[in-house]
Amino acid sequence: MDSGGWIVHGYTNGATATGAGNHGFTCGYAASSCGSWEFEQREQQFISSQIQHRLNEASLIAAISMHLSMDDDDDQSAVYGAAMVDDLLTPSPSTHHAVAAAAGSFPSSSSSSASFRSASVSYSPDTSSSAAAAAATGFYPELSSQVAPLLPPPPLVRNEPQPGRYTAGLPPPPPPPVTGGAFRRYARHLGPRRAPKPGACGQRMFKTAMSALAKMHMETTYRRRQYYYQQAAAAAEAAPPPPSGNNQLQHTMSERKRREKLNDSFVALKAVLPTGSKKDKASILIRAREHIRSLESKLSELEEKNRELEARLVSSPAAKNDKGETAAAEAGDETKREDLVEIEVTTTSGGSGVADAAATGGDQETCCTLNVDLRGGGGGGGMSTTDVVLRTLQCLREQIGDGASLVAMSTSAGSGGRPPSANLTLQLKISMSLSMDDVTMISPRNQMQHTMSERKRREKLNGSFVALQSRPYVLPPGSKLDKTSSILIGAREYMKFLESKLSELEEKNRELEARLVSSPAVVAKNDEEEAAAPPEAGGEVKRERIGSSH
Amino acid sequence: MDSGGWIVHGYTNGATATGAGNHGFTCGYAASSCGSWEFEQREQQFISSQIQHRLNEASLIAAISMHLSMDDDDDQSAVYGAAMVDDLLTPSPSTHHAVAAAAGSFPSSSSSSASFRSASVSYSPDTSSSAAAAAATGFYPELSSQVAPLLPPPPLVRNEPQPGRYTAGLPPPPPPPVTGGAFRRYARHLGPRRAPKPGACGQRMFKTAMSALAKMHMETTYRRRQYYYQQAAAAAEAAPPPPSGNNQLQHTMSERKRREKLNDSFVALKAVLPTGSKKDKASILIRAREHIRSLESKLSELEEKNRELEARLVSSPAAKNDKGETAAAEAGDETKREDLVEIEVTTTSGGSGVADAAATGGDQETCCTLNVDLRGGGGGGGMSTTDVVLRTLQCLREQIGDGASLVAMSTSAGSGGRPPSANLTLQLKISMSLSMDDVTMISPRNQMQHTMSERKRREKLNGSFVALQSRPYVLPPGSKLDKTSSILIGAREYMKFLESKLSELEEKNRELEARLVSSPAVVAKNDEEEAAAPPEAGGEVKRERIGSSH
DNA sequence: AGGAACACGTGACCC
DNA sequence: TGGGTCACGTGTTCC
Repeated sequence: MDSGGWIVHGYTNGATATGAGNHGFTCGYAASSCGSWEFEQREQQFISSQIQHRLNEASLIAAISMHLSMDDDDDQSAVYGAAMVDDLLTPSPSTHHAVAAAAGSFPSSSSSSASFRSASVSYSPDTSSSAAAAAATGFYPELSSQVAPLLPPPPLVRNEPQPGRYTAGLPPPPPPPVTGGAFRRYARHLGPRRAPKPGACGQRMFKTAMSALAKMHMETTYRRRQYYYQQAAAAAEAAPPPPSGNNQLQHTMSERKRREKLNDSFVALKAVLPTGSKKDKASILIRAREHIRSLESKLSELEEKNRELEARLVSSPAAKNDKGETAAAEAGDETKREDLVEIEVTTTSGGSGVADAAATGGDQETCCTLNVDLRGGGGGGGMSTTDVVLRTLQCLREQIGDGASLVAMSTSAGSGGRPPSANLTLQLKISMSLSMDDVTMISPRNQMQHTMSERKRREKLNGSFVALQSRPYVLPPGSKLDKTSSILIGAREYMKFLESKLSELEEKNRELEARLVSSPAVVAKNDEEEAAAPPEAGGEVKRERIGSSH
Repeated sequence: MDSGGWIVHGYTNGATATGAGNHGFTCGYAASSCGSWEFEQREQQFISSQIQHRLNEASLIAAISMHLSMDDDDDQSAVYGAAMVDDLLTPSPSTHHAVAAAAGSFPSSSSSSASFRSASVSYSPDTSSSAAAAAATGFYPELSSQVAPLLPPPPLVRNEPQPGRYTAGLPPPPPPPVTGGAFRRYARHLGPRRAPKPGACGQRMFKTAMSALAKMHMETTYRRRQYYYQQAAAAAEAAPPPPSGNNQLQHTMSERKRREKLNDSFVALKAVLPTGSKKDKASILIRAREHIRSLESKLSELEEKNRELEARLVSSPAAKNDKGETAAAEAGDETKREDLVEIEVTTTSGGSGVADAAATGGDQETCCTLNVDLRGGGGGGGMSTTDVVLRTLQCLREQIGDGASLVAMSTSAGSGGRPPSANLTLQLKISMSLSMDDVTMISPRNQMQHTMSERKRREKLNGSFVALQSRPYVLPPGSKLDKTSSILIGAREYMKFLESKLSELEEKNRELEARLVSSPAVVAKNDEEEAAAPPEAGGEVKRERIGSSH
């Protein structure tokens, strides 16, 4: 093992160079390279490690003698630790003594020495945590509970060995007794932790202890400086120190928040990703990237296809747009267009059709011949025969459905077909059941009727259009769409926009809520409908840390 | 110099508790807060700072004696430090002596003692850094350079006081001398650091030291337990300790790599994002999310449009694929799908039409006769003649558009029409080339054009309709509206619904936000748009996680 | 100054 | 049990 670390080296007699020869401890940092620690028990000292230790940085020479008892009884230790802390927290100059006493007392108490199983114990900000945990919590009073998040100047309650004393004692000072559970998510990690895994236990404790030590020391140093001798020079630089204690906590909190936000962003991002097996943060990022790329490529490809399609469509029907719309287009549009087409229908109704009405012969069925003349208007009648036939038939079918069936038909366009006049002869068989009377005038009448109904329909449609039109969404000005289409598309766009905005808002809301909910706050009952949101992400518990789900 | 650091407290006679009473050093940590170190020259000792230090965690009792000379000559100190490190790194058991010598030599060199400006100095892995820095780097050898990021077993070059020796000497051992710049980015942070900001410095060192201490202790504990009294119970838990040393470094490295990967993923992700002002990690995530959403929406929209376009195209040519190319290629390749309808097409192609091919006379126009036989299947012939004609014509038109025009046609159904067999004869004139013909068909052209454009328009409209139709909103079943109207109205209703929901959500959101904001918490910067947010109830402090700060 | 962002090392946990 | 992941607190830098 090459891990670096501090190595203590004790020399009771070695360090000759030091003025006072009786002690010369050197502490070095063991570089990562060193394979393993070797400790050598030496002299009387309970621990004296003989190591190849590295002194580095030249500026640091330390003698460290340290005792860490790693026994396993938690409760007692916790309590004890709290007590110790309590003691040690006292800012009085007498601390020296106290410390010494503590140090001295330790060996004796080694049997019941404290063991800090895990951070969870030391933190355990969750109010639901056990009393013991709470007691241990006292160690980090500022973190101990959301109720009393911070106590810049430690309360300095002294010599209160009772467990839980701190958690109980501290609340008063903090002005805002924030009751919520803003840090509940942390509680999940901190609170319910299992046994601290015997192997590596104590490290965290140690760290925590050190942190506390640091804080304490800071406090101490500050005080001492204040009380004892302030050198002027020191004073010059001593200015900043005071904020340290408070700042640190604030910093911690801030960092915590930052992390939280980042994690939230992660889950948010994950939500919009296709569900993948890896819940990894890095995987999320990578997948996000891939997804974006794929989306983009797909999009461009689609765009391409779209362009092509559009081109194809445009090229076919509008091939010769060059001519200009001339007569046709300019005339108003849709509603009027029927007029333009100018179809005139002349029918020869009655049993005796032009040709073979007799042939059909049936009683209940009337045979009639319909003669449609495509009136080749001045120059206008550009409609092809095909169209005429088609439309006629269409109308016929639409209107009378299966009430009439085509028996025979013949069309003939003007010789070249270009002379716009065309003739269409239809021989229809009309079933009696439908209003006998008008049998005679089937076609014109129907046509008329059709026209009327169509007009009505159009009107209705237009009404709907204007209703839709009132929507706020406006298409980009450049779009060359006609009114109706633009309205429709606009509506669609607007809907999309609404939806996206809604989902976005919903998302934000969720997030906000989570944040609020994470606190115990009652929070308004939002549970209304909330159906819309994409359900995929719904399953996961709000606060789930990303990876932990499984 | 107020940099934090170890403060050595020497007690030659104090710590009575320790077995060997002759030395009991206590070490406190000077927090960042302390403006300056105050060293008190005491007794003969070059430095002995008297501090009130806190011992916490009950399990930790440490006596630390440490020397930090805070003079300002960097170079010398650095070199010196390197030398020291060098010395101390020697793994031989004789190190004790070396260390002792080093320690001893210190006082004498106190005038030129090393100064620990900052952690930056301690790291400075950047190869480009000055020799002095490199020497100082020895402190964190594993970080010293990207070339030799890790040296599990230290090369153990001995007694090479030259600065930079280590950086040079270390590379060999690491099996994979990762030559790249895997950690180059770290160099950026580590190398060119400025003066360590006098105020808070030293904390890191402290922490590191503590960590080492912890390790040591664990080691120690383990050993002691091993060598001295091993309680059976303790042994159970003592198993893991050995790995501590090596694992830790490995862990650190692994973690480092992980972080690096994550960061790489971040930059990769950022690369595919639209350039935004915020380079924040969280912002990247958020923007990625937004981008994905926008891309998706855009994509779906495009897809929709595409579908629509395709439908338009398909509805014409593909709908009745049966027609196939018909005239152009007489192949009777009927796709089979029309099974029910049972249409058989026989085409007689060729220039000589039945009737008046001559009439058309044009060379470039081909007249052909199309004979469609409606094969009346067994009883299946539900299709009316009208339909057959209609569909046939439709297909004809859609497929070849204006390329072919109907000259004449005649249909005859079986007498009663019900006998499903019908015959349809079409005489078509097919324009050879799209281009040429136009001259001949002037007049109909406009009309046709109009028709076509109108058709297009209709189709587009229909496309929009179907697009709209896809909206989730459905009208109450009772409504008797026709399809289009219902769609329109449904769209409108849906919009209304969306809008109302949105406003409602917005309202809720505002309220939530207000609630969050009202708390003193800094609250994540939601500042996106969200202009409104009237901070109504400032009073209620929900869950202040941060509240403690002020 | 003071907050925001980041990197780092570390303990814990999971497979 | 070890590699991998995460959360955390801290130090440091930038604005």
